[in-house]
Amino acid sequence: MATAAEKGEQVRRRLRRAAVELIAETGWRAVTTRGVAERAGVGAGLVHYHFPSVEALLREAALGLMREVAERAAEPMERAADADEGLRLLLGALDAHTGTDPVSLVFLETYLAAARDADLGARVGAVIAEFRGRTARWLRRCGTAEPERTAAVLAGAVDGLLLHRALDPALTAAAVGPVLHRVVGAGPSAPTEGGRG
Amino acid sequence: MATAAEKGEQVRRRLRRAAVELIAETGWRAVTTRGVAERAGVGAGLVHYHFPSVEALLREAALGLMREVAERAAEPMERAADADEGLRLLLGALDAHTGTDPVSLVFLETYLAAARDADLGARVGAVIAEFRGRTARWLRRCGTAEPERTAAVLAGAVDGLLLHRALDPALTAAAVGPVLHRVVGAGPSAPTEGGRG
DNA sequence: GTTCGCCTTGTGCGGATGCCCAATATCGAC
DNA sequence: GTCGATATTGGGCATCCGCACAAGGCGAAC
Repeated sequence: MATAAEKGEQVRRRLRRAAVELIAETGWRAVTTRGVAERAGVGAGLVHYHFPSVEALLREAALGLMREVAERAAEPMERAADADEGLRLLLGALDAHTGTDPVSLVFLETYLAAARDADLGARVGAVIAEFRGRTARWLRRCGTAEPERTAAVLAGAVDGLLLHRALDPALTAAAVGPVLHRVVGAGPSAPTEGGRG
Repeated sequence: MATAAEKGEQVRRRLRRAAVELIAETGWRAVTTRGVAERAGVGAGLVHYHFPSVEALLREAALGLMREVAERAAEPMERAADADEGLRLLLGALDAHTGTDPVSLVFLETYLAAARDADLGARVGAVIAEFRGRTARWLRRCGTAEPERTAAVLAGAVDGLLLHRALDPALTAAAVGPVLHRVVGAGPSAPTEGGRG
């Protein structure tokens, strides 16, 4: 029945994927109608047929990627037995990105774009608010003090370390793990393990 | 003698200032020859007389700002008596920026640009390496464990929190201070103060 | 087989871009 | 005053931009 409609959805997917690639390669403002069309292997006119504007395509593509990645990072962490394992999983997710890979760059580019676009800012803010909420719930289960604030610092630190990592590859999970461990390790009143006397 | 040369230097300063403003307002890749010239109040041709390219102007202007701000943030911290006061000073510097002010945005834009330009990356990397070095020396004086790694996490966290702050203004220094205090507060073997036990 | 709706293409338009360049202004040296 | 070096201007060129649009498939419904 809807063979044409299905093909249209497939093209929309290809355009979103191409947009994400180009945001990472050239930067948000440098993604062009013709560039994304060529990368997706379609005619230039198709972009404005499927999307109201290039900017709208970028917003949709970037938000989709962020939701996917946040979900993939939060879900295993939530099932961690203790703070140690959860932090190890979170740092593993950090080590999967170098600061110069497409995912890192799209995240950072989208943050910048969101700082200048109130609508996009609200949507991106909702994504990280959900991630922080899930992280806080996990931290509370682990007995960490001030779970909400700790989650906020953790989320910020992960993105900030990604930012710095592009300039200093030595900034691995192994290097920062011990320090971040102090953040989640134990509240002043409820050490989970190894809280030496 | 060199009145003409002095005037040239003044124009170069105006162009750098205009470039910084426009990087913040529109984004690195969206700064144009004519835009920066108009903002600086000079003819469009002057940009390519004083600078080899728009990109070179942006690099020079952004790096100058970063050096200034890093110096202004590191210098008082180094003179702090203990970890508490130093962290308070650092968080004060954080609270001076909202994530959407020019300084924040230029920092973040420059990080992104540096991730795509090896030369710029090396220069920006040198700036934050110096900042981290000075922070590490201060942390060592305060008795914090693993001062280098702690400094790296602190520097990353500050920039990351700036990034998130544009989307969530509730992320103030007061909110994250208690958590960051765990990072610098005391090593496992050398608490500086208030190490209850 | 014809009609209809969605998808797809290429081209065109007005405008903006980076950079170059000839012409001009400014000002110290002599 | 004249000269020469530096600073400055505005315009021009080739190229790219976002978006609109007419024209053409192409499968499903009838």
